[in-house]
Amino acid sequence: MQIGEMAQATGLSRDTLRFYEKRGLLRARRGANGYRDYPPEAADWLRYLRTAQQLGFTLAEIEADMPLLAAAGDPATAELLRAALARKLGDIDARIAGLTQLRGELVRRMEPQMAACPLRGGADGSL
Amino acid sequence: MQIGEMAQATGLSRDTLRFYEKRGLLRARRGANGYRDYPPEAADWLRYLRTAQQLGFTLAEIEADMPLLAAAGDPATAELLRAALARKLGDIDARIAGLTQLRGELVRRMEPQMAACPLRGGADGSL
DNA sequence: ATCGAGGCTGGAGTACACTCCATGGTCAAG
DNA sequence: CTTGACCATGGAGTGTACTCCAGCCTCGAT
Repeated sequence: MQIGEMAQATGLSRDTLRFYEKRGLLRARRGANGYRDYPPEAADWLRYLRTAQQLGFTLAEIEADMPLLAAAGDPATAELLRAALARKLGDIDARIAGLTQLRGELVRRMEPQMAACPLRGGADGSL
Repeated sequence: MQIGEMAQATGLSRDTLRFYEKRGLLRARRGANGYRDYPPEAADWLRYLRTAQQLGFTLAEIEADMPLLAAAGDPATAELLRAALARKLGDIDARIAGLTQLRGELVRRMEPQMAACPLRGGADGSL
């Protein structure tokens, strides 16, 4: 699978794919002509990457977990992987909890007693 | 409350507060000497802002909801506010759903049958 | 043989969200 | 009335994550 197809398949730009490779987030075999050749699983990885990223994880955070994810199946690193995923789950749960709290805060502000809204500034309407 | 105290109270830097003001995310009265003077509610607003931001909302997104949040209590805009908050809740719920899905995906990968992990590349270990 | 679509590289540019700095004004304490 | 902590401004610099571009190569079709 070469870069244009992969871009098509994932909705990312060719430049983004090359950028991810430069960053070390993505690897590709090269053909004799120097063209990148992606294995089909790379699309799954890219989808995972984008999901995580859209949910607020930075490329650096995603990259940190990558070697472990890539080593899946190797019994020697199974425990490390387990621990890393546990950490990631902790992150995700914390994020969900934060969002839930933010949600609650907004719901409270939607209630009729808005006069008590702490965002309301002085009489001048200033924040 | 002047800028240093507010920085202290919120854990933000003076520069960040000035930056938010320049961006229109924060307003402050000015004393005769030109010094900023924040009402105590500004700290609540800033905490809200940081929470939303840490959870993945951009300053632009936060800014978009601000006039409505600031107008709370005004019956004329109550419906608009309600609608805006409903949209924001939708965003938050979508984000929570996304995180929940990501969580599920990671949990699946933690299970013993890691050989099926789609992140695992070819025999060369490439992604 | 040549044409266009698509590939390659390196490097510059952009948007966002700060962060730092130079220069200068304000104020309370000694 | 000077000193030091704090405030002001404008502008430059940083890190992240792209995005665009120039210049060149490769491939399949005509």
